[in-house]
Parts: sequence; C-alpha cells; structure tokens
Amino acid sequence: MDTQKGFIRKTKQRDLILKVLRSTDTHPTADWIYEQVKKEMPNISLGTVYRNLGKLAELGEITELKFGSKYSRFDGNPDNHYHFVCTECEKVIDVKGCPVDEEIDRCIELNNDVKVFFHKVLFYGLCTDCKNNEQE
Amino acid sequence: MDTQKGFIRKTKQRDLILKVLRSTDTHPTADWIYEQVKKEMPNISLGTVYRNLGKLAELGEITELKFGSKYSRFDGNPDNHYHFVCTECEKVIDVKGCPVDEEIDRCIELNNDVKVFFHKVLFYGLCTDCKNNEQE
DNA sequence: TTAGATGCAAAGGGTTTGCAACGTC
DNA sequence: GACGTTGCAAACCCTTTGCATCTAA
Repeated sequence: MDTQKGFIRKTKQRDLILKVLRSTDTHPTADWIYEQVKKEMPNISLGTVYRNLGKLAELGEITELKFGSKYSRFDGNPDNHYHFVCTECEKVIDVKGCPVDEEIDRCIELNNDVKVFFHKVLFYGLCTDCKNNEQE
Repeated sequence: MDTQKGFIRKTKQRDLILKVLRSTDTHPTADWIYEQVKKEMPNISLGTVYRNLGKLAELGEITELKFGSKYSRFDGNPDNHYHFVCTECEKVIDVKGCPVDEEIDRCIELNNDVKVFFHKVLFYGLCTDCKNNEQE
C-alpha cells in the first residue's frame, strides 16, 4: 500500500526531465532543461519542470546547486561530490581526483556540538579554457 | 590621486551598514540589516542597503552567502572560514576548530587543470538546539 | 565643481502557486 | 474513483535600477 501522504506518482514528464538531466554533466539551469524537454514534449510547462526538479531533489535523485548567479543549477549525478565554479565564464564542473572527505564531518561535530549530515565544497577559480586565455 | 574609475566615496550609510554587520555573527539578511540601520538612520532606503552590501562584498570587507533559502545572507567576518547550516531552523553559524585547508586547492588544480583562488565549505545538519530538541 | 551616493518607487525576473482538467494506480 | 500531476498564467518577492537630488572630496 502506497496510500501514505506524499506518495509520488510516476509520470512521463518527470521521467523525461530526469533523462535529460542525467544525459549531461553541465549542471544546467531549469530553463535549459525546459528547452531540451520541450523538444520531445512540446506542451510541457516551465512550472512542471520546476515542480519535478523539486521533487527529484527531495528524493535525492538530483541535487540543486545555488551559488554565484541568481539561477539555480541542477546536477543529475546523485553521488555527493565537489564542484568547481569558473569565476570568468560561470561554468560549473565536477571535481576529479579529490574524493569527498567524510571524516571532516565528525571533526565539525566534535568541535561545534552539532549533527552533520553532509557537506558541500565549492572551488572558485579559472577553468582550463579561461586560464589559458588569460595567458595570451 | 583617486580619480580613477570605480572610486568609492565614504558615506555615513555605508559606515553604519558595516558597523551593524560587524556587530553580529548571525549572518543576517539584507532586510534584517535594513531594519537595524533604520533605527539610527530612519530615512535610509533598502536600495541603499543592497547597493552598499554589494560594494562591501566587492571590496572584500564582507561576504555574501547564497544557499538554502532564497535570501542572501551576509557575513561581516572577512576572514575565509567554513559555515554550518541547520536544516531544521536555517540558522547559519561559523564553524570552529577546523581551519581552512588551502592545500586542497593545489590538489584540485593538479587533478583538474584549473586555477583555484579559494573554496567554500558548507556543512548541513542540526544545530545544537535542534539536535537536542529531536531527542526529546 | 564633479562624479559618486542616496531615496523613492517602479521594474526585473527566476521561481512559485491557484485552479480546472487530466492521468495514474 | 481518488488523488497526485499538469498546463497555463498570474502572483510572488527578493533584488536591481532609473532618475532627480544630494554630498563627499
């Protein structure tokens, strides 16, 4: 029985939104996702995209990233990982080679008398392209 | 000579805004700051508060924090440090006992072919009060 | 005197929401 | 047949901006 409050029904719209988001690692905005989804489902509305992104984030299927610009960006990779934001072109990329350190959570708990569930790390700087352009 | 473009003039409004922000560690919103500043300068406008917060952030005197809720919060402590966000009451606190690790920036640079200027860390969990309330 | 800063209020704009119709289970 | 979802569009609301006026330097 799944008649409990908050039951989430399967819909074509949400499946497609998740598929689109899973197919990219560019951390797109809601509007970009909307544009992509419209190609396959022209009548979908922006409101539906926002509602589903919210639900998927609640379910832990995706992550909402808020920083830098006023837009939210969405990450279709559900594994916790660190992000890098280019201060020049605003590109967001997944960081490689530096795994999430969960020990630091315990350190924070001990020193601050709190309970830590997880943490996020954002690195700010120049991406490969912008770094190389600077040097010219 | 300070006639270069972008010169910033000293004003009573900005001094007061900075004073208010420096006097708290609650990471207030622009609106809260506005309310405090109004007590001493009743005619100040919200627009002025936003404009000055923006300038102070540009100057590196304060930091703008964007995460969690839709509001921006401002941190009057200019030293780079980590933050903790309570997922229950949305309080934001400065983390103690875990200094900023700048070596990780070099690690990211080596593994991702980027230039890193700085990084931010956000811990999510239950603050002391909310943690204790849960247990009751 | 000159250009940056302010106050006021209107505009911006990403995101949310109310509602009737629709689709899933 | 319930009730979660959708599409549409208007509402939200934090933040930004235009402009005439003021003021620091």
